[in-house]
Amino acid sequence: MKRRNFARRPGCSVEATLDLIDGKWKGVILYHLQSGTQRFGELRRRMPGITQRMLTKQLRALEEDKLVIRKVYAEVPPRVEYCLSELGESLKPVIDILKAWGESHQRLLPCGPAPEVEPVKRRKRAA
Amino acid sequence: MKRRNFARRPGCSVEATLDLIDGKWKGVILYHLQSGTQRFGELRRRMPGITQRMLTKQLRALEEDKLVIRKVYAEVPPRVEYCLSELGESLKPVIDILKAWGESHQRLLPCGPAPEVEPVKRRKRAA
DNA sequence: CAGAATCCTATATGATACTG
DNA sequence: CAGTATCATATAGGATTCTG
Repeated sequence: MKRRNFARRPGCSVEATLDLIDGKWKGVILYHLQSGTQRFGELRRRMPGITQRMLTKQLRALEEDKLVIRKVYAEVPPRVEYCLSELGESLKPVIDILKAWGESHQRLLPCGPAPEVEPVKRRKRAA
Repeated sequence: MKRRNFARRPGCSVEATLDLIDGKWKGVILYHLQSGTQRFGELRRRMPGITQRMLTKQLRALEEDKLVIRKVYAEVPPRVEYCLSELGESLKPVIDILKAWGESHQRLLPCGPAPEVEPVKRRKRAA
């Protein structure tokens, strides 16, 4: 979901907030960052299923939205740490309630055991 | 965002809940339905910007997720009413907090005054 | 380690026209 | 009125490979 302009109407605020945390990963990233500052690799390990590319992309988006702060250390090997900004922290109640609702309705949700999906067949370009 | 299988991990609940209300419109629709049962046209008028097609699609998705109930009256002209299910009502605190957060951070959000976007130029197929 | 680059597919979202 | 049907585009999301 790309950045949108929100008109001043009722419901706008809902849309605006949702815009910050939607997509498949942003909410989950924010949730994990509530445990404190974490390195790229740590975050990644906590989110099996996400690809490196998506984690990078989403983190950059969150950074641009001022929800997350990215700190790069000039070391070898590289170290990059992510943490919530103050604005990001302010979303805690929101994330918490998303989590709470999800938990209390888990039986009703498709939170199945198996991500049993066939890997997408990619057509190999003619070599 | 298509229906996903959620693995049983922390953060799963966040993802699962988000999955029900994400996209550009679902949260807003749920918000508007909190005012009570509404006809298709009413909803549409409350959401300038949404197309008929999207409103239909999102409503059907919400219906499938058991958040919204659709009632069709056998009348002419047709009358279709939408209202929140019990499960949908249970999302009220979630929607409310999304709205509240959005409002209290409105200054920081791109909630600009003008949806000043050029209509997409469509290439007319050769007549 | 933390990514960037490249390629690819599937969905979301829209505009527009048509209809029971 | 409350949709369908069609067509078009943009973005989300992912697989894989390469690199400072």
